[in-house]
Amino acid sequence: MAPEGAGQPPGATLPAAAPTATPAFSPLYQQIKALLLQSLEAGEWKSGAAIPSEQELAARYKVSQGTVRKAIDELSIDNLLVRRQGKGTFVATHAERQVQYRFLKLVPDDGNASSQGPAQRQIVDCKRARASADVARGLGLRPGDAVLQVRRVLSFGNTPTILEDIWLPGTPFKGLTAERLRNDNGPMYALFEREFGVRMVRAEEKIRAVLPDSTQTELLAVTSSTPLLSVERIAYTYNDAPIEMRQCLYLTQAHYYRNELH
Amino acid sequence: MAPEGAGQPPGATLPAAAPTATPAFSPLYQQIKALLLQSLEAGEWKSGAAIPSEQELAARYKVSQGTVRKAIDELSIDNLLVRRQGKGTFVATHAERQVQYRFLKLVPDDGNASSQGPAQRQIVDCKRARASADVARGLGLRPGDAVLQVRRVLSFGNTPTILEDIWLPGTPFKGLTAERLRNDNGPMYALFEREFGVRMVRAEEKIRAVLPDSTQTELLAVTSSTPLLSVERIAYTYNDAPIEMRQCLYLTQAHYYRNELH
DNA sequence: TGTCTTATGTCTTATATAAGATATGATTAA
DNA sequence: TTAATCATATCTTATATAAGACATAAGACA
Repeated sequence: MAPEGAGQPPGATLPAAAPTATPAFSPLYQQIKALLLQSLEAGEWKSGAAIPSEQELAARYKVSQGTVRKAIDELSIDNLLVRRQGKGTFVATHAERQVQYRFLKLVPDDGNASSQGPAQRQIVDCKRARASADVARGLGLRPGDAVLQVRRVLSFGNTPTILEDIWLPGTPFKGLTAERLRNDNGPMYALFEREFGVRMVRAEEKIRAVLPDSTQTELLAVTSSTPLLSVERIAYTYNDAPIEMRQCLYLTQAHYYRNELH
Repeated sequence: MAPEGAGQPPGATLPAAAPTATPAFSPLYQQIKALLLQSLEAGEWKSGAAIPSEQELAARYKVSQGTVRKAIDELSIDNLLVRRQGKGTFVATHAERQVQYRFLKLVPDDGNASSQGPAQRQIVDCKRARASADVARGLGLRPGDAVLQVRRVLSFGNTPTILEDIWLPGTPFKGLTAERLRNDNGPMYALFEREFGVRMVRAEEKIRAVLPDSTQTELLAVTSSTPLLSVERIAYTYNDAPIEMRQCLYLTQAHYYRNELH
Protein backbone atom coordinates (compact mmCIF):
# COMPACT_ATOMS: atom_id res chain seq x y z
CA MET A 1 0.00 0.00 0.00
CA ALA A 2 2.47 2.61 -1.10
CA PRO A 3 0.76 5.38 -2.99
CA GLU A 4 3.54 6.74 -5.06
CA GLY A 5 3.72 10.17 -6.62
CA ALA A 6 0.40 11.91 -6.43
CA GLY A 7 -1.41 13.06 -9.54
CA GLN A 8 -0.10 15.68 -11.83
CA PRO A 9 -1.55 19.14 -11.39
CA PRO A 10 -4.91 19.67 -13.05
CA GLY A 11 -4.89 22.01 -15.99
CA ALA A 12 -1.62 20.56 -17.22
CA THR A 13 -1.62 19.76 -20.88
CA LEU A 14 -1.35 16.20 -21.98
CA PRO A 15 2.19 14.75 -22.17
CA ALA A 16 2.93 13.70 -25.70
CA ALA A 17 0.08 11.61 -27.04
CA ALA A 18 -2.10 14.59 -27.87
CA PRO A 19 -2.00 14.68 -31.67
CA THR A 20 -3.96 17.87 -32.22
CA ALA A 21 -4.09 21.10 -30.35
CA THR A 22 -6.48 20.71 -27.48
CA PRO A 23 -7.85 23.97 -26.02
CA ALA A 24 -5.00 23.87 -23.50
CA PHE A 25 -5.63 24.40 -19.80
CA SER A 26 -8.87 22.52 -19.89
CA PRO A 27 -9.37 19.76 -17.33
CA LEU A 28 -7.53 16.56 -18.06
CA TYR A 29 -10.70 14.56 -18.47
CA GLN A 30 -11.96 17.02 -21.06
CA GLN A 31 -8.77 16.55 -23.05
CA ILE A 32 -9.24 12.79 -22.84
CA LYS A 33 -12.84 13.19 -23.95
CA ALA A 34 -11.70 15.17 -26.98
CA LEU A 35 -9.19 12.45 -27.86
CA LEU A 36 -11.85 9.76 -27.55
CA LEU A 37 -14.13 11.81 -29.77
CA GLN A 38 -11.40 12.00 -32.39
CA SER A 39 -10.99 8.24 -32.32
CA LEU A 40 -14.73 7.78 -32.63
CA GLU A 41 -14.95 10.18 -35.52
CA ALA A 42 -11.96 8.61 -37.26
CA GLY A 43 -13.69 5.25 -37.04
CA GLU A 44 -10.97 3.66 -34.95
CA TRP A 45 -13.69 1.62 -33.24
CA LYS A 46 -16.61 0.28 -35.26
CA SER A 47 -20.25 0.78 -34.38
CA GLY A 48 -21.35 -1.60 -31.67
CA ALA A 49 -17.80 -2.74 -30.96
CA ALA A 50 -16.16 -2.44 -27.57
CA ILE A 51 -13.61 0.27 -27.04
CA PRO A 52 -10.46 -0.51 -25.01
CA SER A 53 -10.96 -0.94 -21.27
CA GLU A 54 -10.60 2.01 -18.95
CA GLN A 55 -7.29 0.60 -17.74
CA GLU A 56 -5.94 0.32 -21.26
CA LEU A 57 -7.02 3.84 -22.17
CA ALA A 58 -5.55 5.12 -18.92
CA ALA A 59 -2.24 3.52 -19.86
CA ARG A 60 -2.39 4.84 -23.40
CA TYR A 61 -2.99 8.42 -22.31
CA LYS A 62 -0.84 8.20 -19.17
CA VAL A 63 -3.63 9.20 -16.80
CA SER A 64 -5.48 7.38 -14.08
CA GLN A 65 -8.44 5.11 -14.71
CA GLY A 66 -10.76 7.50 -12.88
CA THR A 67 -9.94 10.30 -15.29
CA VAL A 68 -10.74 8.12 -18.28
CA ARG A 69 -13.92 7.17 -16.46
CA LYS A 70 -15.09 10.73 -16.20
CA ALA A 71 -14.46 11.30 -19.89
CA ILE A 72 -16.40 8.16 -20.79
CA ASP A 73 -19.15 9.23 -18.39
CA GLU A 74 -19.82 12.33 -20.40
CA LEU A 75 -19.66 10.53 -23.71
CA SER A 76 -22.19 8.00 -22.52
CA ILE A 77 -24.47 10.78 -21.30
CA ASP A 78 -24.29 12.14 -24.84
CA ASN A 79 -25.33 8.71 -26.15
CA LEU A 80 -22.06 8.21 -27.99
CA LEU A 81 -20.94 5.31 -25.82
CA VAL A 82 -22.82 2.67 -23.85
CA ARG A 83 -21.44 1.10 -20.68
CA ARG A 84 -22.20 -2.44 -19.62
CA GLN A 85 -20.96 -3.51 -16.25
CA GLY A 86 -18.63 -6.44 -16.41
CA LYS A 87 -18.56 -6.45 -20.19
CA GLY A 88 -17.05 -3.22 -21.39
CA THR A 89 -17.90 0.08 -23.03
CA PHE A 90 -19.34 0.02 -26.53
CA VAL A 91 -19.79 2.44 -29.39
CA ALA A 92 -23.48 3.34 -29.48
CA THR A 93 -25.21 1.94 -32.51
CA HIS A 94 -28.63 1.93 -34.10
CA ALA A 95 -28.20 -1.64 -35.30
CA GLU A 96 -29.14 -3.29 -32.04
CA ARG A 97 -31.47 -0.64 -30.73
CA GLN A 98 -34.68 -1.98 -29.36
CA VAL A 99 -36.56 1.07 -30.53
CA GLN A 100 -37.21 1.21 -34.23
CA TYR A 101 -37.03 4.96 -34.66
CA ARG A 102 -34.33 6.95 -32.95
CA PHE A 103 -35.80 10.43 -33.06
CA LEU A 104 -39.50 9.74 -33.61
CA LYS A 105 -41.54 11.03 -30.69
CA LEU A 106 -44.95 10.26 -32.15
CA VAL A 107 -46.87 7.74 -30.03
CA PRO A 108 -50.41 6.31 -30.23
CA ASP A 109 -53.07 8.00 -28.13
CA ASP A 110 -52.97 5.23 -25.53
CA GLY A 111 -49.32 6.09 -24.99
CA ASN A 112 -48.22 2.53 -25.63
CA ALA A 113 -45.91 2.44 -28.63
CA SER A 114 -46.00 -1.34 -28.83
CA SER A 115 -49.79 -1.57 -28.96
CA GLN A 116 -49.62 -0.81 -32.64
CA GLY A 117 -47.67 -3.11 -34.91
CA PRO A 118 -44.58 -2.01 -36.80
CA ALA A 119 -45.08 0.74 -39.37
CA GLN A 120 -45.73 -0.07 -43.01
CA ARG A 121 -43.19 1.78 -45.09
CA GLN A 122 -43.64 3.02 -48.61
CA ILE A 123 -40.87 4.72 -50.55
CA VAL A 124 -42.69 7.17 -52.80
CA ASP A 125 -39.64 8.63 -54.43
CA CYS A 126 -35.86 8.64 -54.30
CA LYS A 127 -33.88 10.80 -56.66
CA ARG A 128 -30.80 12.91 -57.10
CA ALA A 129 -31.42 16.64 -56.98
CA ARG A 130 -29.83 20.02 -56.39
CA ALA A 131 -29.97 21.70 -53.01
CA SER A 132 -32.47 24.52 -52.74
CA ALA A 133 -31.55 27.57 -50.69
CA ASP A 134 -33.43 26.16 -47.70
CA VAL A 135 -31.87 22.72 -47.89
CA ALA A 136 -28.43 24.17 -48.48
CA ARG A 137 -28.73 26.34 -45.40
CA GLY A 138 -29.93 23.41 -43.30
CA LEU A 139 -27.20 21.03 -44.44
CA GLY A 140 -24.38 23.54 -44.59
CA LEU A 141 -23.99 23.23 -48.37
CA ARG A 142 -24.08 25.70 -51.22
CA PRO A 143 -27.29 26.05 -53.23
CA GLY A 144 -27.11 23.77 -56.22
CA ASP A 145 -24.89 21.17 -54.55
CA ALA A 146 -25.81 17.55 -55.22
CA VAL A 147 -28.25 16.08 -52.73
CA LEU A 148 -30.35 12.94 -52.45
CA GLN A 149 -34.05 13.36 -51.92
CA VAL A 150 -36.25 10.64 -50.47
CA ARG A 151 -39.98 10.81 -49.96
CA ARG A 152 -41.77 8.13 -48.00
CA VAL A 153 -45.00 7.43 -46.17
CA LEU A 154 -45.33 5.52 -42.92
CA SER A 155 -48.63 3.91 -42.02
CA PHE A 156 -49.87 2.38 -38.82
CA GLY A 157 -52.60 -0.23 -39.17
CA ASN A 158 -53.09 0.78 -42.80
CA THR A 159 -53.65 4.42 -41.84
CA PRO A 160 -51.11 6.72 -43.52
CA THR A 161 -49.77 8.79 -40.64
CA ILE A 162 -46.38 10.23 -41.53
CA LEU A 163 -45.17 11.84 -44.73
CA GLU A 164 -41.44 12.48 -44.85
CA ASP A 165 -39.23 14.36 -47.28
CA ILE A 166 -35.60 13.58 -46.55
CA TRP A 167 -32.58 15.38 -47.95
CA LEU A 168 -29.08 13.93 -47.70
CA PRO A 169 -25.81 15.44 -48.90
CA GLY A 170 -24.66 13.69 -52.05
CA THR A 171 -21.09 12.99 -51.05
CA PRO A 172 -21.25 10.73 -48.02
CA PHE A 173 -24.35 8.97 -49.35
CA LYS A 174 -23.09 8.15 -52.83
CA GLY A 175 -24.80 5.00 -54.07
CA LEU A 176 -27.99 5.16 -52.04
CA THR A 177 -30.94 4.09 -54.19
CA ALA A 178 -34.66 3.49 -53.74
CA GLU A 179 -33.90 -0.20 -54.22
CA ARG A 180 -31.53 -0.40 -51.28
CA LEU A 181 -33.98 1.51 -49.11
CA ARG A 182 -36.84 -0.79 -50.05
CA ASN A 183 -34.80 -3.96 -49.53
CA ASP A 184 -33.83 -2.93 -46.04
CA ASN A 185 -36.08 -3.88 -43.17
CA GLY A 186 -34.38 -2.18 -40.24
CA PRO A 187 -34.26 1.44 -39.21
CA MET A 188 -33.00 3.86 -41.83
CA TYR A 189 -30.35 5.17 -39.44
CA ALA A 190 -29.02 1.64 -39.00
CA LEU A 191 -28.60 1.39 -42.74
CA PHE A 192 -26.82 4.76 -42.85
CA GLU A 193 -24.48 3.54 -40.16
CA ARG A 194 -23.77 0.16 -41.72
CA GLU A 195 -23.47 1.15 -45.37
CA PHE A 196 -22.14 4.69 -45.18
CA GLY A 197 -20.51 4.96 -41.78
CA VAL A 198 -22.72 7.87 -40.82
CA ARG A 199 -23.72 8.01 -37.16
CA MET A 200 -26.51 10.31 -36.01
CA VAL A 201 -25.68 11.97 -32.71
CA ARG A 202 -28.40 14.50 -32.04
CA ALA A 203 -31.12 16.46 -33.81
CA GLU A 204 -33.09 19.68 -33.68
CA GLU A 205 -36.72 20.06 -34.63
CA LYS A 206 -38.93 23.00 -35.54
CA ILE A 207 -42.59 22.20 -35.05
CA ARG A 208 -45.58 24.02 -36.49
CA ALA A 209 -49.24 23.39 -37.20
CA VAL A 210 -50.13 23.49 -40.92
CA LEU A 211 -52.73 22.48 -43.48
CA PRO A 212 -51.70 20.11 -46.26
CA ASP A 213 -51.43 21.05 -49.93
CA SER A 214 -53.03 18.96 -52.66
CA THR A 215 -50.13 16.54 -53.07
CA GLN A 216 -49.95 15.98 -49.35
CA THR A 217 -53.68 15.34 -48.96
CA GLU A 218 -53.39 12.58 -51.51
CA LEU A 219 -50.40 10.87 -49.97
CA LEU A 220 -51.84 10.98 -46.47
CA ALA A 221 -55.45 10.39 -47.56
CA VAL A 222 -56.82 13.35 -45.63
CA THR A 223 -58.87 16.40 -46.52
CA SER A 224 -57.29 19.79 -47.05
CA SER A 225 -58.84 20.99 -43.78
CA THR A 226 -57.10 18.40 -41.62
CA PRO A 227 -54.51 20.16 -39.45
CA LEU A 228 -51.14 18.43 -39.41
CA LEU A 229 -47.97 18.68 -37.38
CA SER A 230 -45.11 20.00 -39.49
CA VAL A 231 -41.79 18.82 -38.11
CA GLU A 232 -38.57 20.07 -39.69
CA ARG A 233 -35.67 18.06 -38.39
CA ILE A 234 -31.97 18.55 -38.86
CA ALA A 235 -29.85 15.66 -37.64
CA TYR A 236 -26.19 16.08 -36.74
CA THR A 237 -23.24 13.74 -36.65
CA TYR A 238 -19.93 14.32 -34.85
CA ASN A 239 -18.69 17.87 -34.42
CA ASP A 240 -22.18 19.29 -34.89
CA ALA A 241 -22.00 18.69 -38.62
CA PRO A 242 -25.51 18.58 -40.14
CA ILE A 243 -25.95 15.39 -42.13
CA GLU A 244 -29.69 15.00 -42.72
CA MET A 245 -32.65 17.29 -43.16
CA ARG A 246 -36.27 16.16 -42.95
CA GLN A 247 -39.55 17.86 -43.58
CA CYS A 248 -42.22 15.70 -41.94
CA LEU A 249 -45.97 15.85 -41.65
CA TYR A 250 -47.61 13.97 -38.78
CA LEU A 251 -51.30 13.13 -38.66
CA THR A 252 -52.33 13.60 -35.03
CA GLN A 253 -55.77 12.05 -35.08
CA ALA A 254 -54.81 8.88 -33.26
CA HIS A 255 -51.29 9.89 -32.25
CA TYR A 256 -49.55 12.68 -30.43
CA TYR A 257 -46.03 14.07 -30.20
CA ARG A 258 -44.72 13.31 -26.76
CA ASN A 259 -42.12 15.51 -25.15
CA GLU A 260 -40.44 15.58 -21.77
CA LEU A 261 -39.23 18.85 -20.30
CA HIS A 262 -36.56 19.26 -17.66
CA MET B 1 -0.12 10.60 3.13
CA ALA B 2 -1.35 7.55 5.00
CA PRO B 3 -4.47 6.19 3.38
CA GLU B 4 -6.00 4.48 6.34
CA GLY B 5 -8.86 2.02 6.29
CA ALA B 6 -10.25 1.94 2.79
CA GLY B 7 -13.86 2.61 2.02
CA GLN B 8 -16.72 0.63 3.38
CA PRO B 9 -18.21 -1.90 0.99
CA PRO B 10 -20.67 -0.40 -1.47
CA GLY B 11 -24.22 -1.50 -0.98
CA ALA B 12 -23.94 -1.17 2.76
CA THR B 13 -26.85 0.60 4.34
CA LEU B 14 -26.34 3.92 6.02
CA PRO B 15 -25.13 3.91 9.63
CA ALA B 16 -27.78 5.51 11.79
CA ALA B 17 -28.84 8.79 10.27
CA ALA B 18 -31.22 7.25 7.77
CA PRO B 19 -34.63 8.23 9.13
CA THR B 20 -36.81 6.39 6.65
CA ALA B 21 -36.47 3.04 5.03
CA THR B 22 -34.29 3.45 1.96
CA PRO B 23 -34.54 0.71 -0.64
CA ALA B 24 -31.65 -1.06 1.10
CA PHE B 25 -28.64 -2.29 -0.84
CA SER B 26 -28.59 0.68 -3.15
CA PRO B 27 -25.31 2.52 -3.63
CA LEU B 28 -24.39 4.87 -0.83
CA TYR B 29 -24.59 7.94 -3.02
CA GLN B 30 -28.13 7.00 -4.03
CA GLN B 31 -29.10 6.83 -0.37
CA ILE B 32 -27.59 10.25 0.17
CA LYS B 33 -29.45 11.55 -2.85
CA ALA B 34 -32.70 10.27 -1.39
CA LEU B 35 -31.96 12.00 1.91
CA LEU B 36 -31.19 15.27 0.14
CA LEU B 37 -34.43 14.94 -1.78
CA GLN B 38 -36.31 14.54 1.48
CA SER B 39 -34.74 17.68 2.86
CA LEU B 40 -35.59 19.58 -0.30
CA GLU B 41 -39.15 18.37 -0.24
CA ALA B 42 -39.53 19.15 3.44
CA GLY B 43 -38.40 22.69 2.75
CA GLU B 44 -35.35 22.48 4.98
CA TRP B 45 -33.60 24.79 2.52
CA LYS B 46 -35.49 27.64 0.89
CA SER B 47 -35.61 28.31 -2.84
CA GLY B 48 -32.48 30.03 -4.01
CA ALA B 49 -30.69 29.51 -0.72
CA ALA B 50 -27.41 27.66 -0.38
CA ILE B 51 -27.44 24.16 0.99
CA PRO B 52 -24.68 23.09 3.41
CA SER B 53 -21.26 22.57 1.89
CA GLU B 54 -20.21 19.18 0.65
CA GLN B 55 -17.94 18.82 3.66
CA GLU B 56 -20.74 19.59 6.08
CA LEU B 57 -23.10 17.16 4.43
CA ALA B 58 -20.38 14.52 4.40
CA ALA B 59 -19.96 14.99 8.14
CA ARG B 60 -23.68 14.89 8.77
CA TYR B 61 -24.19 11.65 6.90
CA LYS B 62 -20.86 10.11 7.92
CA VAL B 63 -19.66 9.58 4.37
CA SER B 64 -16.88 11.09 2.32
CA GLN B 65 -17.16 14.37 0.48
CA GLY B 66 -16.89 12.58 -2.86
CA THR B 67 -19.96 10.53 -2.17
CA VAL B 68 -21.98 13.62 -1.34
CA ARG B 69 -20.62 15.12 -4.54
CA LYS B 70 -21.94 12.29 -6.66
CA ALA B 71 -25.38 12.64 -5.07
CA ILE B 72 -25.40 16.40 -5.69
CA ASP B 73 -24.18 15.79 -9.24
CA GLU B 74 -27.30 13.84 -10.06
CA LEU B 75 -29.57 16.36 -8.38
CA SER B 76 -28.05 19.20 -10.36
CA ILE B 77 -28.46 17.23 -13.58
CA ASP B 78 -32.15 16.99 -12.67
CA ASN B 79 -32.21 20.78 -12.24
CA LEU B 80 -33.05 20.56 -8.55
CA LEU B 81 -29.75 22.09 -7.43
CA VAL B 82 -27.36 24.55 -9.03
CA ARG B 83 -23.62 24.49 -8.37
CA ARG B 84 -21.46 27.58 -8.42
CA GLN B 85 -17.78 27.04 -8.09
CA GLY B 86 -16.29 28.88 -5.18
CA LYS B 87 -19.68 29.92 -3.86
CA GLY B 88 -21.69 26.85 -2.99
CA THR B 89 -24.62 24.75 -4.10
CA PHE B 90 -28.06 26.36 -4.27
CA VAL B 91 -31.64 25.23 -4.45
CA ALA B 92 -32.81 25.81 -8.01
CA THR B 93 -35.37 28.57 -8.23
CA HIS B 94 -37.47 30.33 -10.81
CA ALA B 95 -37.13 33.66 -9.05
CA GLU B 96 -33.75 34.53 -10.49
CA ARG B 97 -34.03 32.69 -13.74
CA GLN B 98 -32.92 34.68 -16.71
CA VAL B 99 -35.48 33.02 -18.93
CA GLN B 100 -39.00 34.21 -18.36
CA TYR B 101 -40.78 30.96 -19.12
CA ARG B 102 -39.43 27.74 -17.75
CA PHE B 103 -41.11 25.23 -20.02
CA LEU B 104 -42.08 27.38 -23.00
CA LYS B 105 -40.31 26.17 -26.14
CA LEU B 106 -42.00 28.54 -28.56
CA VAL B 107 -39.54 30.89 -30.24
CA PRO B 108 -39.85 33.52 -33.00
CA ASP B 109 -39.08 32.42 -36.54
CA ASP B 110 -35.68 34.07 -36.46
CA GLY B 111 -34.79 31.82 -33.57
CA ASN B 112 -33.82 34.73 -31.37
CA ALA B 113 -36.06 34.82 -28.31
CA SER B 114 -34.86 38.26 -27.29
CA SER B 115 -35.63 39.89 -30.62
CA GLN B 116 -39.25 40.22 -29.56
CA GLY B 117 -40.05 42.15 -26.42
CA PRO B 118 -41.58 40.57 -23.36
CA ALA B 119 -45.03 39.07 -23.78
CA GLN B 120 -48.17 41.04 -23.01
CA ARG B 121 -50.24 39.03 -20.57
CA GLN B 122 -53.97 39.12 -20.25
CA ILE B 123 -55.82 37.12 -17.61
CA VAL B 124 -59.13 36.30 -19.25
CA ASP B 125 -60.58 34.32 -16.40
CA CYS B 126 -59.70 32.89 -13.00
CA LYS B 127 -62.26 30.94 -11.05
CA ARG B 128 -62.84 28.05 -8.70
CA ALA B 129 -64.25 24.96 -10.36
CA ARG B 130 -64.68 21.21 -10.03
CA ALA B 131 -62.28 18.82 -11.67
CA SER B 132 -63.58 17.17 -14.81
CA ALA B 133 -62.70 13.56 -15.47
CA ASP B 134 -59.84 14.64 -17.72
CA VAL B 135 -58.40 17.16 -15.29
CA ALA B 136 -58.80 14.77 -12.37
CA ARG B 137 -56.88 12.10 -14.22
CA GLY B 138 -54.13 14.51 -15.13
CA LEU B 139 -53.71 15.92 -11.64
CA GLY B 140 -54.25 12.70 -9.71
CA LEU B 141 -57.48 13.93 -8.11
CA ARG B 142 -61.01 12.59 -7.98
CA PRO B 143 -63.57 14.05 -10.39
CA GLY B 144 -65.41 16.87 -8.65
CA ASP B 145 -62.50 17.86 -6.42
CA ALA B 146 -61.91 21.58 -6.04
CA VAL B 147 -59.59 23.08 -8.64
CA LEU B 148 -58.57 26.53 -9.75
CA GLN B 149 -58.97 27.38 -13.39
CA VAL B 150 -57.07 30.18 -15.09
CA ARG B 151 -57.41 31.26 -18.68
CA ARG B 152 -54.96 33.73 -20.17
CA VAL B 153 -53.68 35.03 -23.47
CA LEU B 154 -50.06 35.89 -24.24
CA SER B 155 -49.32 38.31 -27.05
CA PHE B 156 -46.07 39.22 -28.75
CA GLY B 157 -45.97 42.64 -30.38
CA ASN B 158 -49.74 42.95 -30.00
CA THR B 159 -50.32 39.67 -31.81
CA PRO B 160 -52.21 37.17 -29.62
CA THR B 161 -50.10 34.03 -29.88
CA ILE B 162 -50.78 31.75 -26.93
CA LEU B 163 -54.05 30.77 -25.29
CA GLU B 164 -53.67 28.86 -22.06
CA ASP B 165 -56.13 27.06 -19.84
CA ILE B 166 -54.49 26.22 -16.55
CA TRP B 167 -55.84 23.91 -13.85
CA LEU B 168 -54.38 23.83 -10.36
CA PRO B 169 -55.39 21.61 -7.44
CA GLY B 170 -57.36 23.66 -4.90
CA THR B 171 -55.49 22.64 -1.79
CA PRO B 172 -51.92 23.84 -2.26
CA PHE B 173 -53.08 26.93 -4.15
CA LYS B 174 -55.70 28.18 -1.69
CA GLY B 175 -55.96 31.95 -1.97
CA LEU B 176 -54.81 32.41 -5.54
CA THR B 177 -56.94 35.06 -7.27
CA ALA B 178 -57.02 36.84 -10.62
CA GLU B 179 -55.93 39.96 -8.73
CA ARG B 180 -52.74 38.41 -7.44
CA LEU B 181 -51.96 37.03 -10.88
CA ARG B 182 -52.51 40.38 -12.54
CA ASN B 183 -50.43 42.26 -9.96
CA ASP B 184 -47.48 39.98 -10.45
CA ASN B 185 -45.01 40.84 -13.14
CA GLY B 186 -42.62 37.89 -12.98
CA PRO B 187 -43.02 34.34 -14.22
CA MET B 188 -46.05 32.48 -12.92
CA TYR B 189 -43.86 29.66 -11.64
CA ALA B 190 -41.86 32.16 -9.59
CA LEU B 191 -45.09 33.29 -7.94
CA PHE B 192 -46.10 29.70 -7.25
CA GLU B 193 -42.74 29.13 -5.62
CA ARG B 194 -42.74 32.30 -3.54
CA GLU B 195 -46.35 32.36 -2.40
CA PHE B 196 -47.25 28.69 -2.25
CA GLY B 197 -43.97 26.86 -1.90
CA VAL B 198 -44.62 24.85 -5.02
CA ARG B 199 -41.54 24.04 -7.11
CA MET B 200 -41.91 22.71 -10.65
CA VAL B 201 -39.40 19.99 -11.39
CA ARG B 202 -40.28 18.58 -14.78
CA ALA B 203 -43.15 18.36 -17.23
CA GLU B 204 -44.61 16.21 -19.97
CA GLU B 205 -46.32 17.49 -23.08
CA LYS B 206 -48.67 15.98 -25.63
CA ILE B 207 -48.63 17.92 -28.87
CA ARG B 208 -51.19 17.82 -31.66
CA ALA B 209 -52.32 19.96 -34.58
CA VAL B 210 -55.87 21.23 -34.27
CA LEU B 211 -58.34 23.83 -35.54
CA PRO B 212 -59.80 26.35 -33.05
CA ASP B 213 -63.41 26.45 -31.96
CA SER B 214 -65.42 29.66 -31.98
CA THR B 215 -64.32 30.84 -28.52
CA GLN B 216 -60.71 30.23 -29.37
CA THR B 217 -60.86 32.04 -32.71
CA GLU B 218 -62.09 35.12 -30.85
CA LEU B 219 -59.46 35.08 -28.14
CA LEU B 220 -56.60 34.53 -30.57
CA ALA B 221 -58.08 36.70 -33.34
CA VAL B 222 -57.69 34.04 -36.01
CA THR B 223 -60.03 32.34 -38.46
CA SER B 224 -61.48 28.90 -37.81
CA SER B 225 -59.26 27.50 -40.56
CA THR B 226 -56.00 28.54 -38.92
CA PRO B 227 -54.16 25.41 -37.75
CA LEU B 228 -52.84 25.66 -34.21
CA LEU B 229 -50.48 23.69 -32.05
CA SER B 230 -52.33 22.05 -29.16
CA VAL B 231 -49.99 21.47 -26.24
CA GLU B 232 -51.27 19.62 -23.20
CA ARG B 233 -48.77 19.96 -20.40
CA ILE B 234 -48.67 18.28 -17.03
CA ALA B 235 -46.06 19.69 -14.66
CA TYR B 236 -44.69 17.70 -11.74
CA THR B 237 -43.16 18.65 -8.44
CA TYR B 238 -41.07 16.40 -6.17
CA ASN B 239 -41.79 12.68 -6.15
CA ASP B 240 -43.43 12.86 -9.56
CA ALA B 241 -46.55 14.39 -8.07
CA PRO B 242 -48.58 16.23 -10.76
CA ILE B 243 -49.27 19.78 -9.64
CA GLU B 244 -50.40 21.66 -12.74
CA MET B 245 -52.23 20.87 -15.96
CA ARG B 246 -52.32 23.15 -18.97
CA GLN B 247 -54.16 23.07 -22.24
CA CYS B 248 -52.38 25.48 -24.55
CA LEU B 249 -52.91 26.66 -28.11
CA TYR B 250 -49.93 28.12 -29.96
CA LEU B 251 -50.21 30.20 -33.10
CA THR B 252 -47.30 29.13 -35.30
CA GLN B 253 -47.43 31.80 -37.96
CA ALA B 254 -44.41 33.73 -36.77
CA HIS B 255 -43.18 31.24 -34.16
CA TYR B 256 -42.23 27.60 -33.94
CA TYR B 257 -41.87 25.01 -31.21
CA ARG B 258 -38.21 24.22 -30.86
CA ASN B 259 -37.06 20.85 -29.63
CA GLU B 260 -33.69 19.19 -29.17
CA LEU B 261 -33.33 15.44 -29.45
CA HIS B 262 -30.59 13.32 -27.98
C1' DT C 1 -9.04 53.09 -1.11
C1' DG C 2 -6.52 49.31 -2.81
C1' DT C 3 -3.90 45.09 -2.17
C1' DC C 4 -2.95 40.94 0.23
C1' DT C 5 -4.17 37.16 3.09
C1' DT C 6 -7.16 33.74 4.47
C1' DA C 7 -11.19 30.96 4.92
C1' DT C 8 -14.34 28.22 2.56
C1' DG C 9 -16.61 26.75 -1.32
C1' DT C 10 -16.46 23.34 -5.57
C1' DC C 11 -13.47 20.88 -9.07
C1' DT C 12 -10.08 17.56 -10.51
C1' DT C 13 -7.36 13.65 -10.05
C1' DA C 14 -5.89 9.40 -7.99
C1' DT C 15 -6.28 4.99 -5.50
C1' DA C 16 -8.50 1.07 -3.32
C1' DT C 17 -12.12 -2.09 -3.26
C1' DA C 18 -16.68 -4.25 -4.72
C1' DA C 19 -19.55 -6.43 -7.97
C1' DG C 20 -20.81 -8.33 -12.62
C1' DA C 21 -19.39 -11.27 -16.69
C1' DT C 22 -16.83 -14.70 -18.87
C1' DA C 23 -13.44 -18.10 -19.81
C1' DT C 24 -10.74 -21.89 -17.95
C1' DG C 25 -9.79 -26.04 -15.90
C1' DA C 26 -10.52 -29.66 -12.59
C1' DT C 27 -13.81 -32.87 -11.19
C1' DT C 28 -17.44 -36.01 -11.70
C1' DA C 29 -20.90 -38.93 -13.92
C1' DA C 30 -22.28 -41.37 -17.93
C1' DT D 1 -13.36 -41.34 -23.36
C1' DT D 2 -16.77 -37.88 -23.31
C1' DA D 3 -19.90 -34.54 -21.60
C1' DA D 4 -21.68 -31.83 -17.92
C1' DT D 5 -20.91 -29.23 -13.69
C1' DC D 6 -18.82 -26.31 -10.55
C1' DA D 7 -15.27 -23.52 -8.50
C1' DT D 8 -11.97 -20.16 -9.67
C1' DA D 9 -9.08 -16.79 -12.03
C1' DT D 10 -9.30 -12.72 -14.35
C1' DC D 11 -11.25 -9.70 -17.12
C1' DT D 12 -14.65 -5.64 -17.02
C1' DT D 13 -17.20 -1.43 -14.93
C1' DA D 14 -19.04 0.56 -10.41
C1' DT D 15 -18.45 2.70 -5.97
C1' DA D 16 -16.03 5.03 -2.07
C1' DT D 17 -12.56 7.86 -0.23
C1' DA D 18 -8.87 11.22 0.01
C1' DA D 19 -5.92 15.03 -1.25
C1' DG D 20 -4.52 18.90 -3.79
C1' DA D 21 -5.89 22.69 -7.22
C1' DC D 22 -8.82 26.35 -8.50
C1' DA D 23 -12.60 30.01 -7.55
C1' DT D 24 -14.73 33.32 -4.71
C1' DA D 25 -15.50 36.54 -1.16
C1' DA D 26 -14.62 38.77 3.10
C1' DG D 27 -11.56 40.90 6.27
C1' DA D 28 -6.66 42.66 7.56
C1' DC D 29 -3.62 46.03 6.67
C1' DA D 30 -0.92 49.60 4.46
